[in-house]
Amino acid sequence: MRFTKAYIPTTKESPKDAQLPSHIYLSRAGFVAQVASGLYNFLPLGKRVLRKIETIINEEMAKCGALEVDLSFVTPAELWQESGRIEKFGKELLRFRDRKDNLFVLGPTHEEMMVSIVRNRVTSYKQLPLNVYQVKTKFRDEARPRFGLMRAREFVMKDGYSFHASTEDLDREFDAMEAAYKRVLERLGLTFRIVEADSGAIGGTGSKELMVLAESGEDTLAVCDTCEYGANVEAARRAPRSVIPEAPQADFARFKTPNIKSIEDLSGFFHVDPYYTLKAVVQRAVYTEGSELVCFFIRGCDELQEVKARNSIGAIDLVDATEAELAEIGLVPGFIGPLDQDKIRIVMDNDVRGATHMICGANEADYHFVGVDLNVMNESPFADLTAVQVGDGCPHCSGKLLHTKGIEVGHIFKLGTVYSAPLKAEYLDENGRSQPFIMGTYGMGVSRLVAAVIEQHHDEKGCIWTHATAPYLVNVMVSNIKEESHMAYAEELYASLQARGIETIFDDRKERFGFKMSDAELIGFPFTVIVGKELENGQVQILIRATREIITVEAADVLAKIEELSR
RNA sequence: CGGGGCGUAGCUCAGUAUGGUUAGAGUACUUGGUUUGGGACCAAGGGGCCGGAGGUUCGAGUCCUCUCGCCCCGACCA
Repeated sequence: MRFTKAYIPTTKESPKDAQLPSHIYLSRAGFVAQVASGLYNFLPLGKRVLRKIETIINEEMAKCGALEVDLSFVTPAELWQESGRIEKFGKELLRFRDRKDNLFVLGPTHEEMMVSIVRNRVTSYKQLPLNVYQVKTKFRDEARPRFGLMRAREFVMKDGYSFHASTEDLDREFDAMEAAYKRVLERLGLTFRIVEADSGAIGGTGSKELMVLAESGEDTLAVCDTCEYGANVEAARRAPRSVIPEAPQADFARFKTPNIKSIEDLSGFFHVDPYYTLKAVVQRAVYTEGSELVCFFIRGCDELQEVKARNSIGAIDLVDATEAELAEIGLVPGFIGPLDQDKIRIVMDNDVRGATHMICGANEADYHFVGVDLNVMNESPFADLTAVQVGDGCPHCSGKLLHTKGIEVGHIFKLGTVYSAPLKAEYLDENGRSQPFIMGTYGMGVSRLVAAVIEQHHDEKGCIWTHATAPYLVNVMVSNIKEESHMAYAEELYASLQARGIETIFDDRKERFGFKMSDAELIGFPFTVIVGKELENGQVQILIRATREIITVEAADVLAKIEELSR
């Protein structure tokens, strides 16, 4: 492609609405242009990157025997009513009516549609397994789109769905998809981590997220400094504590603790480690229908992890309880304990099961119990409720957990029969019995990956594309197009690079050296061959974008050098 | 959906507290000339419903009311 024939509108200034590096540079370098909140146009360069990522995904899917399909973007609302997700998705589902007044939605994900294309067609276990996918525009009417392409309303996602006759076969496919996704990210040249994730209210037996590591990531991950273990903090686990503080010696007693309400005050008052105090966190749990107050008990040294807490009781949402709500049911903030009270539903953290030497509220103003043996609570519900903290032990090895930020570019789920059962998507097993499909689902954010590459690879000059994602691998730049011999050499080099199948752009614009260099760095081609005054000595230079190093090579050896560098 | 901010040339922004010539700058664009290794210089041009509607006023980019859009923080985000 000749620059003079291309459409690459670069700008010196960044759009005022852009905050993130990916948003700023993708806009400035002419890859994308914003249309409205959460809506973007992909310009020629952006489209090339998108297609490259898509191609790599398609190639890896083909290796796994997954079949590409293309489902309608506009989907009848009935399907969503059938699965019950029309309410669940709420306003994120963009709905509208056609001329005949039928209700439709723009597909935000395609579980329902995918199930509908196999149900009543795939009818026998002999036709299983089946893995179908598409790379398609999705639309979610997000309450607050932000961060440029990272959280757009309209975006491109690869969504795949597999159908199985057994959980063992689903497990096999799930592992195969994890491996395929890993290969995709490796080929794209990204640094990433595959982490355990919260499966959410959608259920299923397991899910993993693919996280591209970047400062600007929206998700916090707990990762082991030694082994491969990583998890979204929403789902992270930790090893049992290795260092247990010395236990306070006290017989069970009710103790006057005037105005001692916080864990800090309490541990100070009794001179005990917060480990031996019991923290009560009261939340109003909101369900599909109705709500109730729930008290979560965890050790004083721990923090409640909200997603875990929510999952432990199947709530949709948790909101802080007000003092008035507590007073209404007769609880005194600061003095709430699990013993001898039936005023509120409680959930205990796994780590306090059988705990002894504890201090907890006595459910009476200005009184705590000391020397509590929580074995008396063994009949109450327990769950993992706590957030892992930096320095906690890895659950798989002797390493320590660290926190890092990630961009979620993929999420794979073992769905089981969550969709197939309500949608009555069934097949006949060996015994002629009707069974719902056992399903898996595998998503990858294609347009988000475009942004993720830049979040992970950029500098103060602009984009730094990896070899696999670059819109063009090589930029042949003539510093002064009036020099006929320079142009002649560049034309020849351009032709021979193309003949070798190397994607090349030829900067033949009538611009000054500095202007073209800045553009080359802003756009971020991996290699820019500078054809200029060095040619008098039979040499040209190559700018290596990643390091901004400029190397001088013999004019005759450029092709070989590029091939060597790009290997 | 709560809180905050911003809408003026393709882009980035002045101008709005205190209403008053023909609404400005930089950049980008067009033409001519001089330049040619890190976003050059000179000259001449084109480009605006001052987000929209209503109001106050002799007069509104500027004041009032309503609205629409965009961004940020939070809530939300299978």
